[in-house]
Amino acid sequence: MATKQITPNVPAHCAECLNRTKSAFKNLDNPDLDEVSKRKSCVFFRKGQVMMQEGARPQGVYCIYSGKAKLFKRGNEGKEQIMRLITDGGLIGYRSILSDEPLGASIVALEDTHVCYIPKTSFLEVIESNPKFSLNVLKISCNELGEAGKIITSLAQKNVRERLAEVLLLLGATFGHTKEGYLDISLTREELANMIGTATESAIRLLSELSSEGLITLKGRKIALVDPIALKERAAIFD
Amino acid sequence: MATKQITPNVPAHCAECLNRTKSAFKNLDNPDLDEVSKRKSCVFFRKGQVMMQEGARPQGVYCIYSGKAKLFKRGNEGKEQIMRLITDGGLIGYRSILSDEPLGASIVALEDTHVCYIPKTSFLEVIESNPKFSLNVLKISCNELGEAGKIITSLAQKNVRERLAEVLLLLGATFGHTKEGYLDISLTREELANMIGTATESAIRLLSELSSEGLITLKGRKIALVDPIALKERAAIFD
DNA sequence: CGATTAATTGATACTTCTCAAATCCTGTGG
DNA sequence: CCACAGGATTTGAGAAGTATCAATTAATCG
Repeated sequence: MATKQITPNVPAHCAECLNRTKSAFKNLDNPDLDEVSKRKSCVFFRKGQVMMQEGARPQGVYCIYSGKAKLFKRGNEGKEQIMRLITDGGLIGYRSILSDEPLGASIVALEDTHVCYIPKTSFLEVIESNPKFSLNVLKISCNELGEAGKIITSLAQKNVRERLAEVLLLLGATFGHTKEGYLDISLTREELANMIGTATESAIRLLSELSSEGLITLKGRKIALVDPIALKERAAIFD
Repeated sequence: MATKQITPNVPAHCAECLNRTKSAFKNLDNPDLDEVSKRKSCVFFRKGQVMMQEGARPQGVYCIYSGKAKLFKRGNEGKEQIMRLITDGGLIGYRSILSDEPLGASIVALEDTHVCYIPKTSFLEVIESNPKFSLNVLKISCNELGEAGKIITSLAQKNVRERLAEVLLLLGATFGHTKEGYLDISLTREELANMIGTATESAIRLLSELSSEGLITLKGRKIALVDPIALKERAAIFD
């Protein structure tokens, strides 16, 4: 591998950002967008780097321009529980700033990731002055709360097999598929296990099972969902 | 039992409400409080009554004046997963209204409960016009999100014994204790099981275990936390 | 290439669930 | 007040589901 391209092609002004429509900054007007654009700065995280550390006090929020990250808490033995994965347009660190509490989770880049950093003061300023932005953030928070509720019910009531099928479908819906049909996200078996709350070995065994039944195809870390319908049944999703 | 006292002594104006300081309406000024007070109405729910139904579209929010309720989702076999318990000052239904989605959970009164009903229109009006209120609700949502994260990690990584001890401590912190030292909340064994994500029989067995070890005392549905320190160890809480 | 780290598989132990049966409790109607 | 129906609680036994530990193979990175 020669030198890596790390130049961020992040637009200088939020108005030109293609991700804006799916971010907290959608449907904002220009005075406020100017304010944010003026104060924001670009930050780059290489794969594996810690973007925010559980227990720390963030001095601002990140809005993901491109890349992928995992958000996780550490349990008692240091085992990480992945709460959710974040990608383009995702907002990070706002909960800690708004609650004025230390971060409840760490965020680590899963691949090279470009973000916009918006300092706490600007973020709060816009939140307090612009009801539209405030409502956007409120809706994001409410959405995450809804997702959290689903995860709780799944962890409490489904078995590991069902949760695995469920998370595979979720990955497909969130990250889509490559031309070759693989999920467009690369996770270690351990990370997969840490999403569904099981031991790495259990996740591996159940993946093999799904594979040998023809519901998925495995090629190293690449996973293809061959039979989503059957997977949905496996996940005990009825809707 | 003779006739029951169901008269609500809910104040007509929010400014006089003793719960206001711990509700979404704290630190609000009078024009907005007037607006809410003018439009709100009192509603009474008897123990066991459904206050909001999962899947429905609430026409307003409830702010609990007095009483207790459980908020739960139903899993696949109809088994209820209790996400959280709600008491004085708690706000209900706002997530659905803000996300413009059907309710993700049902809410049922655990005891006779008085609430204030605030119609959707008034709620949204104040949200959109008063940044302070909007921020209050945002903070509530962020708090719930933080709690949800803890629950997820607990469900994913702790065993049933630890989760039981944990929830008992949580009940103590949330509802306090009666003069006799019992938790000031009455739950069936099944409800307890539905909070920690286990079978009723398992919850019962582990309660007996804690009891015979002297960490708690059981008297019907009444539970006293005799040795909170030891319970905390059992819950694998280290802080 | 060598050294780590990740992935896999097997064997075993432990936790938790499920089903069944017995007992206890509670509210109701006579 | 009593008897009773229905639900809640409890306990036991056996079955499933998962975790843990160990050993091996594969993949990855400098």
